[in-house]
Amino acid sequence: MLFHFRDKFPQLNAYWDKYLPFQKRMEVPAKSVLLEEGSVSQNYIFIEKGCVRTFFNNKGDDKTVQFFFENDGLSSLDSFINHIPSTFTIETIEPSIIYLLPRQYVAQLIDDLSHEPDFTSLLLQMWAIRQTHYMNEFVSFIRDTPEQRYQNLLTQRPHIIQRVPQHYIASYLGVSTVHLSRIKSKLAKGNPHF
Amino acid sequence: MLFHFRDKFPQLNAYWDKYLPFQKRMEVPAKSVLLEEGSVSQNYIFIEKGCVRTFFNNKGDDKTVQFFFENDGLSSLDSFINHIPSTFTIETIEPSIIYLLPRQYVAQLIDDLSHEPDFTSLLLQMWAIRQTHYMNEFVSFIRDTPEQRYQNLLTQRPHIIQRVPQHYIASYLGVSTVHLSRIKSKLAKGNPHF
DNA sequence: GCAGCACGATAACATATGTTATCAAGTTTA
DNA sequence: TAAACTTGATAACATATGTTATCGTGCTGC
Repeated sequence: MLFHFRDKFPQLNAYWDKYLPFQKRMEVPAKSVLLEEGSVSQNYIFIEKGCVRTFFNNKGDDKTVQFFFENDGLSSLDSFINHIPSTFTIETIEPSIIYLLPRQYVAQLIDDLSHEPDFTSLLLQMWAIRQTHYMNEFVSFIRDTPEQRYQNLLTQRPHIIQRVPQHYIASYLGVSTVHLSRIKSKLAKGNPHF
Repeated sequence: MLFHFRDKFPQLNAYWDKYLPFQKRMEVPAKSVLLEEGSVSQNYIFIEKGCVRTFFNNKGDDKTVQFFFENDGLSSLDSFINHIPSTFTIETIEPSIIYLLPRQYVAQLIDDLSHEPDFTSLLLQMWAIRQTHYMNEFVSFIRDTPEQRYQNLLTQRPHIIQRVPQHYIASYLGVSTVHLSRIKSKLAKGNPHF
């Protein structure tokens, strides 16, 4: 949530660092569950090393919603803010180094921040950035074919394709693993050197 | 943006009412453009009567992104907050009564609001609500078939189906008008009394 | 080192969806 | 009021995508 934005709003780093001592460092293997679908999020999660996905269970199989990497922060926002059960699971994909900041300290941190000049404006800008991100995600489904969405990933977020197992990417794109395989082989024919 | 939330956060109404005198009332016919794709949003829009859609142009045809009705407020958030060109057009579907509140007064209004106790918490809750909404929109594409998405509309937002021309709904669902017609006729066979 | 498992490619077939064209019924406009 | 446009249904055909099954490879745990 808030600390998706360390790069974009460097003035936040001082606040963040102040709360470093309250964070719990964890080294976890791949496929570690950091938050389970149905339980209430108690921690803001920061990724020092590794990678993480969020997914939900749909009639027996996983549907991946989003991927996170080094220096990304995340939470199950609605669950974390409103103390309600999370609609998705957060799980590591690779062995990872994770920091957890408990809810109470996040509340304090936000309280600190609210004395920062232009904090409201900052918050609105963050809101706009995130909303634009999620709107783009679903606009892409209205506008693009799965093949185009895969190509968007290739050009705009190639690290995802490099590091994430293909069946997670398939469910993120909204297609079957078989079809994603077909898309790749079709593209490979067009670009034999890649 | 902010005043999506008049029902949920009634304490906001006093602030809203204070700025009523600065709003410009307009009665407009159907298919009036309130904000054009590519131009910078200068007004927050409130709908007293009628209905509105947002869409963007994709290789010649419209893709509808969202629908709004009586007592909804909206803006092209990223454009409005960050003074950048809007990625979509805002257009009335029916003859409508619209109020426009210029950017400068919205800024004042937010400034007023920021002295409200718990304003930060309020803003975060609003953020969570909107983010959850947009995430659900795109999760629905990963999880559901177009037929299921149509049924979701039927059960959860029937007013959309009642008031909005079908080809707008088709593009919102991400299918062709022909296929939406097929979906409807298939469902009609299962439910001959509807 | 072997047995099992996770991951990915491919084939064959079934189903879903897009495209183009045509028709019909309203609605708007001149 | 007639002509033009908008909206929606349907048919026929092409393409995209899902499902199930099979195979291969590499990794993991014992």
